[in-house]
Amino acid sequence: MAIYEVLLEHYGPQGWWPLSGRYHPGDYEYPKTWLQTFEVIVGAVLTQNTSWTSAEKALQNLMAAGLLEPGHLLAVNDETLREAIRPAGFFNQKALYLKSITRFFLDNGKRAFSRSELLKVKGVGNETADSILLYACRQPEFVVDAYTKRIMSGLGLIDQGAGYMELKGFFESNLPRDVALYQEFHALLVEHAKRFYSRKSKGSSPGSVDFLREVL
DNA sequence: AGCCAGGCTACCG
DNA sequence: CGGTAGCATGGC
Repeated sequence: MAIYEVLLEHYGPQGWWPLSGRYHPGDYEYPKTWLQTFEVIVGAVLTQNTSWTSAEKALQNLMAAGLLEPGHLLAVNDETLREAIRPAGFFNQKALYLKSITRFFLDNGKRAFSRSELLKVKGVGNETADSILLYACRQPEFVVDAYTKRIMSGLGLIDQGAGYMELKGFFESNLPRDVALYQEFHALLVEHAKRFYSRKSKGSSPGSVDFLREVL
């Protein structure tokens, strides 16, 4: 919680997950419609190992083509889908992944589905599953990504060889089980990592000491 | 000119 | 069952 409070103090609410290119800081009521839920899911796949700006271009293409609707995305031919999402990279894989998660969403999107069910969907691994559950379904699942691991091992709070579930468990066992908190914390970790743990400054250059270090 | 980005799958030993 | 090559475009 100390880490969370310091990050929130420095950066303020991040407004994740962005919808239609817009963040909504301090408002944890999204998604508000079935289509917005679907947009989060599509974005979660598109941003796999890809910057959000690239994923967003793909999202814009999909929106312009009327494909941010499950039935339409599922019905469109693969070549059209591939071209729309090209800016997000790995477009051959992601086109298949999008169709598989969309089929799942059409079949199960009206009920509450579980983490283990999501993990059976082609193209959905640990982080994508948790992103979908936390930001699309508002279930309290802490999201871990490469940034999270870099920060936590950099601060010496977790072993470098720690796996996904170990990191996830570390957060969930030390925080109140709260959706808004999980959403904000993950977004703040990403923002912080972009500034202190990117290739420009790996957290060890003289002028860029991670201020979290001072707090702990 | 490389390295990296809000990972995942399939295959290797 | 842990480790890793392959997937691909765009930004810096």
